[in-house]
Amino acid sequence: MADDIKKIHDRETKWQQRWKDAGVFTPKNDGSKKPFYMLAEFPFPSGKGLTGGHMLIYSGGDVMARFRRMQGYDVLYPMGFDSLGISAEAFATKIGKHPSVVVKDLVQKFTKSMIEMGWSIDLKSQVATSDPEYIKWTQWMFIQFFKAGLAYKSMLPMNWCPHCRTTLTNEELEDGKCNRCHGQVEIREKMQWNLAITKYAQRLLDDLKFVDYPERVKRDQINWIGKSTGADVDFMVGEDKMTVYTTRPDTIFGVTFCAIAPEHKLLAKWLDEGKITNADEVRNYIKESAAKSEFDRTDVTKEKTGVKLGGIMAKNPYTGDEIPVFVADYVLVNYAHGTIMAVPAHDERDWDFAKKFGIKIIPVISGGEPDKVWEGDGEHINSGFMDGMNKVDAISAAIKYGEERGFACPKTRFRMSDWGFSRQMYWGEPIPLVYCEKCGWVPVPESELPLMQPYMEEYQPTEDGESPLARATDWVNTTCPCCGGAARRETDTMPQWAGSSWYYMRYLDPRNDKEFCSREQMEKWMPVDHYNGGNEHNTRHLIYSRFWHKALYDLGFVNTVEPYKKRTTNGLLMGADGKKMSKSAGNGFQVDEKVAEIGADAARTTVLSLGPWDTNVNWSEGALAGVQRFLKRVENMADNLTDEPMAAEQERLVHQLIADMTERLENMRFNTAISAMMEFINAFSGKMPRHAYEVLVQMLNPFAPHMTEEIWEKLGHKEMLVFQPWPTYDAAKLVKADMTIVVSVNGKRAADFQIGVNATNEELTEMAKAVAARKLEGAEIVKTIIVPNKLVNFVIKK
RNA sequence: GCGGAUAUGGCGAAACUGGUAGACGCGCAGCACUAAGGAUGCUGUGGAUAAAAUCCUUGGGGGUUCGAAUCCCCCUAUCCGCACCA
Repeated sequence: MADDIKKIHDRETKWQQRWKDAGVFTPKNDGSKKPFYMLAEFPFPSGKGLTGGHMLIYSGGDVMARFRRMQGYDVLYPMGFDSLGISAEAFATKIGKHPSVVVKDLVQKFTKSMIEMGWSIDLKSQVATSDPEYIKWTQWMFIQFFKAGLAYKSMLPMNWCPHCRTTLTNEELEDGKCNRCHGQVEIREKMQWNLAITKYAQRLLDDLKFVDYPERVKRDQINWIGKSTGADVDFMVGEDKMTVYTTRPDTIFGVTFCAIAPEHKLLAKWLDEGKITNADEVRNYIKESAAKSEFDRTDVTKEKTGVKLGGIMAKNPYTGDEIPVFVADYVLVNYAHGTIMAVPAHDERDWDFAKKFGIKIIPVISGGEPDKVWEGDGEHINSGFMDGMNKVDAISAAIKYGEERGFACPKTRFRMSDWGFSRQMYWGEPIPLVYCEKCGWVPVPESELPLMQPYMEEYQPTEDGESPLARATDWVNTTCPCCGGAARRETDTMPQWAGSSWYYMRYLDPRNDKEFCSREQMEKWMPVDHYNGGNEHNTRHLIYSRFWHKALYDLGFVNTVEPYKKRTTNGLLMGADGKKMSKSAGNGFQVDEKVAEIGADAARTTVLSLGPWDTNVNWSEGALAGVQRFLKRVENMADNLTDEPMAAEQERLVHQLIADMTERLENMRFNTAISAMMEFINAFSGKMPRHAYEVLVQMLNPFAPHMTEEIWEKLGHKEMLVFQPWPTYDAAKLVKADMTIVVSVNGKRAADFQIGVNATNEELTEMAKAVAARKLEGAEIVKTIIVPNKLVNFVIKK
């Protein structure tokens, strides 16, 4: 065995060297072949090295890249590193080295593993988001967005983890706690940069029709964007106008109270003006909700709380009714107006609240059960001009009525909010802006890009949550590019999502120092033909990068509306125990270890054989054993070939294999593709015809490229297998001479028989009757159903 | 709570538009070759029966159909999203 693995390693190194020498993975880019851009989400370097999960996704991507290459495309399969951000910084802190040094080491280490896996990556296109030349263009793009009015600063709550001393986005929270240390998170308010992604919300929705994404991905995006339509309605509270947003203006006659968020400005105003008679109680409630964590506030399983505002009544503009107003923390201050009109009869949350506080409930839609909330549609009642209408008609009637009288207007809203773009972290792109008392926020001149972080030995965040860059006073204090006066640099850095929003274009022109990517390269390669990644990126990364691309498009910097033509998603590679791979569980592995143990070909093939591409699969030593046996058998067959002409059935098997493999790879069904090859060799006993064998070797090449190259060379071929054209099949040759026809009686299988493929229906029926005679005895055949090439079914009556 | 997905042998899984359920692989059993094998090859392997014949079998229950793993309805379990968005 030790000899075997040494032989495998030598062979793999040999071919990796040959591929490198011949530069076969760098696209020709000369127009002689049609380009195909195969993209896999790039890794972020961390101390763990390439893991089992990487092995799965990049092997899958590589099979596709190699498949397309053999199909005659000029393939680009690039790889880079998402090397800014928390994972690199955390690892650097852990081992006590500077992130810039750590990233260099990790890139080398990762690249070595990638080569050892035999992935057909174009190393010439490699980029890392932390490269100064890369940061330059990320910052340049930010400046373009800033100039276009897409970047602005506002007060934003930030989640602050006191233990990790870092800010966290809501997405980085798990159950309301820090996803790294699982400690309690505090909320702090800070002026932070935003990108106006909501301006693109409608287009991000609409343009989904142009892209080939799985339904699930589209659904996730649609939900994330969260479009709703309805109306703003003005309720008067004394002299003050309190606007509420509702998707159900048709239920306005059923409004029996309003509620306002504890942080709402109007509430503070009423308190200041002394209008609230139970001010102490209300103040107390506001204080209590402020003390609650975001997670507790939004925990739907908890009972709703609130306090009625004494002395405050709101007037329903449709009915003139005076209704009570509550402060309640289930109303979110940052959505719509931070106020709601409540219709307990037809909204479950309002129902619960009304029941708890003994508020009146007025049904305005018929169809519900007594003493139960009714959220369905029905004829409107108790609703004045809307009586008798259904939901859809009543909604437009209500809006029209309110609009004519000036207290309502139609409104579309999105749940998605603008992209919080500030991080208080050292290892990110500094936001390239300078603040000048006279000129305001001014971009750093483009000639000064990249604006790098100053080298800091102590780059960890501080306890106050300020960006570490704020401590580099020499760096912070600068002059205004506009007026030359004293100015201060922005000390926040960009989120990790920034660099990953446009990396697919830098791969196309990685060393260009005039542009982030030449127009010529974009025209050739964009949009990305096939982008594979994880489901965890269905919303954030995929939406951010779609937005980024569209913004660049509007500014005239890119040539396509969408960055990715087709998206596929993969499942996760789990440990043999079915649990997520982790150090603590001891069920994971690193790529370099696995390659040392079993070699790249076996690793690649095994990991893709475990199950369907888009579901989670478990690593299995058993599957590995099966694959190793299979590969060994294929290799040994090379010594046992015949040049005798193939029998008709053998020829059919060859065509069938090509047909199956082509179809399965096209759909990334790697597990059944591997089965097809196993079945194929099982179908040959004794010597295998040379042609059949060569086809098999070609089909296996994307999975086990080293072994198959070796065999190919041994078979006497001078050209490398990488560029051999993918074999084609003749549909006419797929037809068997004989077919198996199943005979069933009343749908139950009774017998089967072989017959020539050209048999007529009459012949089939006769034969079927003969074969199933025993079952048909004494019965009347009511009906005969013939499914071509498959079965004959007799419906009988006894 | 809402939304989605999944449920098939001892295990991982196949089964295209309803048409031989369990391909392929693991495991297991037997045989062969061996001094020996955790190597290799061959054979068998959903369950019930000693076997043929037969019957049962795709989480559970109903239905549609000549025929259902597949379509429809109702449950149950697991996993994954979203989480009071008015």
